[in-house]
Amino acid sequence: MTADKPLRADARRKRDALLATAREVFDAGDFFDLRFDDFARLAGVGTGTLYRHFPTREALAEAVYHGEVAALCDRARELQATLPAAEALATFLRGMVDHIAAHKGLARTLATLMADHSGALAEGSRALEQAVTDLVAAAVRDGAVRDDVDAGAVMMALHGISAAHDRPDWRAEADDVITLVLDGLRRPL
Amino acid sequence: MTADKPLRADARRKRDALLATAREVFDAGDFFDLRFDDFARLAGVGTGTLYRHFPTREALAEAVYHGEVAALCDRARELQATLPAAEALATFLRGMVDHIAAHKGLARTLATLMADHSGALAEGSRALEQAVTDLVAAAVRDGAVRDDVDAGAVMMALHGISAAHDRPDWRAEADDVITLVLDGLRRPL
DNA sequence: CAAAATATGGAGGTCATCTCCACTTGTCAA
DNA sequence: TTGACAAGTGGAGATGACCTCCATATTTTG
Repeated sequence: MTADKPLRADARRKRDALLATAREVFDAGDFFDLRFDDFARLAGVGTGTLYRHFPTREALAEAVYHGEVAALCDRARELQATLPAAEALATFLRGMVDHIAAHKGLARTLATLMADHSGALAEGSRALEQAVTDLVAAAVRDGAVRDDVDAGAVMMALHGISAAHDRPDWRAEADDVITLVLDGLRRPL
Repeated sequence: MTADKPLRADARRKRDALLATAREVFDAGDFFDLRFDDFARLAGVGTGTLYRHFPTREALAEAVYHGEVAALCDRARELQATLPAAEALATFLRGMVDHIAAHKGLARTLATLMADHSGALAEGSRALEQAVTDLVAAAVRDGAVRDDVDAGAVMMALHGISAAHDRPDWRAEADDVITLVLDGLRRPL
């Protein structure tokens, strides 16, 4: 699938420049106010080069998203190794909210692109979903969490949190959603 | 706010044609594959007329969304009048999922537009949010639901459900989210 | 019925997107 | 090192979607 061909030195440099700039612009939330051509120039790259590396805005977002997801997955594994399952899950979900809060612009940009062209990012989040699924499964094994609800539901709730980025009282509501999910996950009675 | 000026007869006719066509196209999910000009022609209307009535795609979506929201709010009021609060809330949320399931294309289109230009539809959903808030408040008064969680969290969860429209196992997961929310809403212990 | 007000439609200007290719840069074998 | 081939670059310009503008048509009013 990912038949990584060895990239030439300058190509790699340009590519990295593009990704770094993308990260900044995403985070600042300016991505959609920017002509794609201008974005290229901003990264110090010609239009053609931009298009060679990332044929669409979505492709660019996907690449940035990959880094995000990888970091989150590492964190999930780390938590799972060091905490009781239920606590690991709770900590991870709370941490997700922190993470999104700290990168609102990025979350906003990714959510927008995901909505448009959802297939593209869906593949990228497969890994994240796996991590959540593992956390939930471990908690189920511990008996701390009901087994009649799919981990996909948790993904959906997270999706809602990051998609609703512009609600005035976002932070408090996001925390509440996590509370509801965690309390709801405890087996009834 | 809505200083409705009396619309001329033919104007109203064209406007209705546009809305009807929009509804169809939204529901079919073809909205973004269509040039806006072509959409006008599809509705039997000139480009200029389309732009007069709906200056942007979002404006059009908002108008369609209004109808949706109105219907849902009516339903909420009806449930609230005829069922115990907790049951009304549960029935409404389950009904929401049914409704979205029955109009996937519409939900998808609205979610995409909402992500892009969220302010536009946020105003439209104010009414829906009020309805949900009322349902939750009534259930709180009954003592059936905890009072330390904002109704906004429920909106967020709903948002997640409709934003995650393309998950392969959407229906089951959406039901699970509702289950988690409802169980989570019961006061802890 | 005439005139004033209101609305229509589509030709054409404007501007972001993306392609294409003459040129530059990197790699590698001798 | 050097030359020659491969890999990559950049930006001018074609393309096509979006939206404006206004001469014309329809409705309403006096």
